[in-house]
Amino acid sequence: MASRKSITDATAASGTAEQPSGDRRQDILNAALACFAEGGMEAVSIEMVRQRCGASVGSIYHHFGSKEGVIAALFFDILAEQSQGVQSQLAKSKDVPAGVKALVMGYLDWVVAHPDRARFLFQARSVVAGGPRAQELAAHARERNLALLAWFEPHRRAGVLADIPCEVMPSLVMGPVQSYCRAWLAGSTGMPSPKKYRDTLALAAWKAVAA
Amino acid sequence: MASRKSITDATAASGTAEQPSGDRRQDILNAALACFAEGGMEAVSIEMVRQRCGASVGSIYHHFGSKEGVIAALFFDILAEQSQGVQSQLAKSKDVPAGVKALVMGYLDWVVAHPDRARFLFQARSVVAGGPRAQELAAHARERNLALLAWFEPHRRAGVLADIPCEVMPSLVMGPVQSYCRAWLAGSTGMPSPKKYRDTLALAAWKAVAA
Amino acid sequence: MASRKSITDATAASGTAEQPSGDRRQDILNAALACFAEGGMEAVSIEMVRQRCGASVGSIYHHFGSKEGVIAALFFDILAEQSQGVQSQLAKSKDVPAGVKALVMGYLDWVVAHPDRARFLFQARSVVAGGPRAQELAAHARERNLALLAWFEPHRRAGVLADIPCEVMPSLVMGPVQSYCRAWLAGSTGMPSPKKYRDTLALAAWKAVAA
Amino acid sequence: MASRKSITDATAASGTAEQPSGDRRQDILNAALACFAEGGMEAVSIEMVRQRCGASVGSIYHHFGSKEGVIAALFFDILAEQSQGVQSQLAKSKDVPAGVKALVMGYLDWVVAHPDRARFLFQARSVVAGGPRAQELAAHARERNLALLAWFEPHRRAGVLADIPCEVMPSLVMGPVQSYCRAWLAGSTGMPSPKKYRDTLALAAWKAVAA
DNA sequence: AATGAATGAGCCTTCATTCAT
DNA sequence: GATGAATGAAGGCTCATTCAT
Repeated sequence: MASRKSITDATAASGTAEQPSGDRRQDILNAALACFAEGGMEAVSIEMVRQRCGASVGSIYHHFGSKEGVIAALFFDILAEQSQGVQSQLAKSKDVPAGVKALVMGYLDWVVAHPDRARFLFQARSVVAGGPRAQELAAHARERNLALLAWFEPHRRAGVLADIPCEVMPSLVMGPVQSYCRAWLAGSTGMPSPKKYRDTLALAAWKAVAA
Repeated sequence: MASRKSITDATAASGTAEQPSGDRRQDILNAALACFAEGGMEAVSIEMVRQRCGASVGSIYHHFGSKEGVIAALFFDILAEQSQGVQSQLAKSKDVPAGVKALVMGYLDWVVAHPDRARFLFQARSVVAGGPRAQELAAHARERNLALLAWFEPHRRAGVLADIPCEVMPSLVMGPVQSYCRAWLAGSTGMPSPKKYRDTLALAAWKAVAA
Repeated sequence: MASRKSITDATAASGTAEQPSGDRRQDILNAALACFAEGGMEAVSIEMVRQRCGASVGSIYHHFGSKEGVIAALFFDILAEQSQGVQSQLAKSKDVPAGVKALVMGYLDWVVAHPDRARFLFQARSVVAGGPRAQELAAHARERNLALLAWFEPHRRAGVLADIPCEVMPSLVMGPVQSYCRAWLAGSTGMPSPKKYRDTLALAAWKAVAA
Repeated sequence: MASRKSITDATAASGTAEQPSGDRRQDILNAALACFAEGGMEAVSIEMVRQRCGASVGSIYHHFGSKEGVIAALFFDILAEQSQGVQSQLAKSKDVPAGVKALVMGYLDWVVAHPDRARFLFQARSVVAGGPRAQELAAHARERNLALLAWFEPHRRAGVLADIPCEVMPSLVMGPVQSYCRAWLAGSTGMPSPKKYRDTLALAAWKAVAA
């Protein structure tokens, strides 16, 4: 657990091997992400990953047990990284508008900074949800929602928030920004960077849940 | 030529063959949707489809050219069907709140009525976007956005709407409902039907864009 | 038989449909040759031919019975055309050197004028030889050899020719020119046109069989 | 690394499996040649090869990457073997007539000794020439021609040879034998063995290039 | 920990051919 | 004569996974 350092983005996207980092586990994950960035989910095959990181088939299986294991490991690594970032920003916020802003902008900034990982998170979710670590994923999601709701609860009681069922809260706050980011990530062309609409998206989220 | 009638949902999901309808093309598409409903995108293999609809491999290729061709055809059929539904409801709306309501609830109702098709639409989009009919998809999306914006434009000028860049409009209006529906479709368990939050979601969308 | 006019070379090799000539049979053969010219023997599939000439699958089968039927028909058409050309030039020759020259140069000139057909003749031979018209092919070859030997016979008796077994005669006379032409046809690059070596090849053939 | 031993001809042409030799790579190549001998180029399918040598599909792809890879590997193995044989005989020759004799007879003897490989060499060439190892093939051909010309050069300067452009030299010397051998290999019936015309063919080649 | 040969099910696609209209 | 939908065998190839070294 101590290892698992920050994952440098799949920068050298030239499709060729990257130099090993001394940490096989991490090399493999980096290679998997690079493969994904280049050809989508279906390009992440053991063979492709192997070619990229120079590990052997056996080594990959030694570390992750299965192809799905690789994907899940990468998924949870990225998810944790992202969660922590947003969570810490939320914790610093004093009032609701600031909290909503932290959530929306924190997410948005992370997506812009790490488009490959954001894309991966979107696409790998269903794979992980259908695998043996599905419960872990569900638990994480629950925890996250709880944390969010816990943060909001005092403010709702104070009457700052509209009386919104907690199940929809996340969708109201994050829906718009996710929707825009998803579209931006999908379309290689055309749409302006989410950066351009940081304020608009944050404001709208606040208005949607304000009393 | 006036054919391509409404696609009855993949109801008989027993995994066995369905009775042919006389229209091979439609049989194949129905079978493809049924396969998808049963096992997700990756279950849509030519072999699976073939078994379901009783067509021969060659026949499928005769009509659709490739596996991707089948998926794209189904995708556009469903997309058109859904678009028309929402569009017609929007057209009937007199003021902005009603319009937003029509968009959100129209979408929500359709998703609840046709969960399989909604799921398919979500998952097949990236496939189609990466294939030879990508332009067609882009064109459709553009058209749809334009129609939406055209409807809103007079009201914005009237000052009923906040001054929101048109690129984000769709995300603000549809983001929350899509977000919730997507989560509901993904989680086979737990989440309440979107029906329960019709009003909440519609109201929030309206608040997000109101002046 | 009266029809079967001269086959215009697959000139419009742009891969698209050619305008019909009113003679379906000929259209199909032209299309087949064009397909071959573009992608080699294996590109001559019924489907490819169909796309090129605008005929229907059924029509092709109506005229030729099978794929092999198309190839054989084209083969024999071209073979006859070529044979007649050389044969008529041979008939005009008065002495042996002139005869050898007529054979070598006649062949060489035809190859240079119709590279696609020459290539086809080389590659289709084995296909035809393995099909139901194999006997016809063998008969044609025998006839041709006999004609050649018959022309030479008087001169051999006159002592102008070396005493060469008749089975090798054709190889001695035509081997070098065929060898060079075959290599030239195969290599899209590099080798000079056979035209450049007309005299050299004719002379060598004469020397090889001269007394 | 010193492996890749001589390839024993596809003798046990009974169409059933042969006993493995411990060298998978070689087993596969042997099986491929046997398939070819039995049914021509189109009988060399992965499935056929697999049945013959007992390897799995995956194993074949592991070693050769593609069907074409198998063919190319076999082609180059045989080509090298044949080249070396003829080359070594040429090296031993003292004067031009002997050299020409070595070339013609060396080739002829090899063909008679290994008809399957000779046939394969003829038929596989175009396949290899159209594949990713085309350059390698061209390089090999160039090298071979250069070696031949290098051997002849001193004699030409000495005036023993006619003044023949070097590009046609190979065709003049080898054309007749190749022509006869090709016909012999093609016709399952009728033609006498090339052995019968060893001297005739060698002599003719010499006469064709003599001063 | 690592290696890489081997496995074999399964996938997409092509193709020659038939036949009812 | 012509059409094109339908057929189904066959082919090349990918891929996750195992295992002896």
